[in-house]
Amino acid sequence: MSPICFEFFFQITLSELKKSLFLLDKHIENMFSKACEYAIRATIFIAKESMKGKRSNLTEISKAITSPIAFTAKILQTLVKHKIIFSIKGARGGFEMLPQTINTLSLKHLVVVIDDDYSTTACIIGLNKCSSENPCPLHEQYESIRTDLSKMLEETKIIQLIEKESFKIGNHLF
Amino acid sequence: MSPICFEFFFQITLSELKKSLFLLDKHIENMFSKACEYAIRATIFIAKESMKGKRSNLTEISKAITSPIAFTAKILQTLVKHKIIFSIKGARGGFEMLPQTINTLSLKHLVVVIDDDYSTTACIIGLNKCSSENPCPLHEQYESIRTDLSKMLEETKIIQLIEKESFKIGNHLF
DNA sequence: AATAAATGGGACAAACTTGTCCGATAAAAA
DNA sequence: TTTTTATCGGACAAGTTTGTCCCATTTATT
Repeated sequence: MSPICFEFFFQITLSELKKSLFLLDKHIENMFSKACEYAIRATIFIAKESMKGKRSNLTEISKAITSPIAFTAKILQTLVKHKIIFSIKGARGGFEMLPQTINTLSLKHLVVVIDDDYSTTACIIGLNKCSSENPCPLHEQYESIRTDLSKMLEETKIIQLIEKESFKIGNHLF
Repeated sequence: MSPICFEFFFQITLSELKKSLFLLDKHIENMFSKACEYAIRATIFIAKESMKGKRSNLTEISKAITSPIAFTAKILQTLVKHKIIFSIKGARGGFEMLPQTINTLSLKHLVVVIDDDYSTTACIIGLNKCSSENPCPLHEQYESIRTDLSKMLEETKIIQLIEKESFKIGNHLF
């Protein structure tokens, strides 16, 4: 990001300015990485359009899901590589998803593809010797939450996510 | 990290080497940042020692909880600033925790202090217009998990974590 | 055939998190 | 009083994630 300059007096980056004005989101609970968030949002969008027989292009997708376009392009490339979606190059090209994939793809699979791995058994405080035989002090409290989360990610398929009423961002539906 | 050199033939960083040898942990579900993990582990350790009337110093702490010593020092400084622990400088110095704090401090409080903020209401796929009135496609599936997690973090006090049997790392107890 | 509209892919840059280093400061012990 | 053992705090370095840019490639349209 280019520095904002005020005539030799001082020079700060945009993010430093935002931070000092309390305009930056601080750290919040991140269940997923940004890349995963965008991947899930994009997949839902593409799946919906595909069900309507429409092909989606990068510009449409990134506008609909409010994500940075070039970064989204990278993520879509990964999804193509893993055959979660497929792409058509050239004019009138774009991305589509097969009904078969929409019906069977789990959230967990999607996340694993983007983040390389996704353990739902890791210790909440990062102890690698932690297990049910040698539980960390937080093990018991976290166990059922972890199980629920893992189950949810494995059992939720894309089809379930697109059957709902459309989510509204401003005027348009997503 | 200093590059590993093999006599002019090639030069890579340690992490690149590890990555190519599949020795690096890939992305796993991170409920907390590393800083938070260390903070929680350190707090549990200091609390336990304090209950035994013992003062803990930085070296002991970082060995016990297997964390990088200088980074841990920074984290402890933050905890001191927020009066979660207190420090004594100089020889025989170290860190201690008041019984009052041990009995009342919640995990949530600890996490908020380290990470500045910790929302347990954020949308799982990062949509800021997401709410129960305008739920995102994943809202329903995630709601109960989020609630359980939030409740757990708020209700769990340090005292509960140190009442359990000690967690074993290798030979010694933590 | 030329042009326009797309995706593909590599290099690079910015921002954030994680981690190190070193000197200042404080207090106990010698 | 000097030395030793600690924390404190600032600067900086490394690593990861997030994001941008640019050009090559592919395909439809004119």
